[in-house]
Amino acid sequence: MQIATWNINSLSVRLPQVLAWLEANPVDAIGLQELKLVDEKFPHDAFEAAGYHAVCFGQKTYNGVAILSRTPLRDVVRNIPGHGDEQARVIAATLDTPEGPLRLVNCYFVNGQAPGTEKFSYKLLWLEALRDWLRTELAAHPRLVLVGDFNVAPEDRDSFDPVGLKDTIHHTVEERQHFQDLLGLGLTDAFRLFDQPEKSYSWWDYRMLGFQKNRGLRIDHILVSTALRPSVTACRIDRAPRKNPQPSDHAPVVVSLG
DNA sequence: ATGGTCGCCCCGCGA
Repeated sequence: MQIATWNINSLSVRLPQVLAWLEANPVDAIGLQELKLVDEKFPHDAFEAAGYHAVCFGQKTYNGVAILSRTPLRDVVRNIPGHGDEQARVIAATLDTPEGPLRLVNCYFVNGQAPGTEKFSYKLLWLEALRDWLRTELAAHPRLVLVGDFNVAPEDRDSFDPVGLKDTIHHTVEERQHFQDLLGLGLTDAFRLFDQPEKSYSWWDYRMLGFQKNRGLRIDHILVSTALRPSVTACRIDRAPRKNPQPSDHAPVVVSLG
């Protein structure tokens, strides 16, 4: 089976591109981030017509996440339990596979703007809360996949300019330590299980011809639990949609599970 | 010479 993640930067604008991508890439499930719309405006009918069940957690103007799945979704959780948050950043659900239940956690991690700002402090607190919740979530659901826009470039090779951007947002020691903490829970970065092209990125700034110059970051990730790791057969970033007219600034990432 | 990001929803903010 295949599971994907894609920050689409407004579902209203990007719906036709999401539907076209799903038609060309009929993944079993996908986590979407930055819907930028309220639940009342979520296009359930369009996704149902495309063959997907959907659960969403929307918000006006900012944030918003959803999971689409070929098979029904159950035990839906919205945001981190016990962590008061006005921003809609997390949705988790269980889907049933022939191999057993699979827990899919889809997150739009906090951006954090810049070290030293209030937004950065909020990012670190959010990352702590996520880590603590995921520890219990993993104990309850051994077959777990964590997907999303992590807003962290885990290593220097995940940035087009690790020297010039050292200690700036997405690159700080604190953010990278939090990424390592997630791995420490028993999660594996599926992308790095395989040989990948150099300078593989999942996000490119709209400004200054970022994509054309491949000035990007790898900040969209798929992490798999220890139980799932042996079944991972591939993981790739699909740059194609970034070449579309009116693209999202992020590309989808896809993992294949045997 | 001008404009050189996008999406939100109305204007400057967040990414």
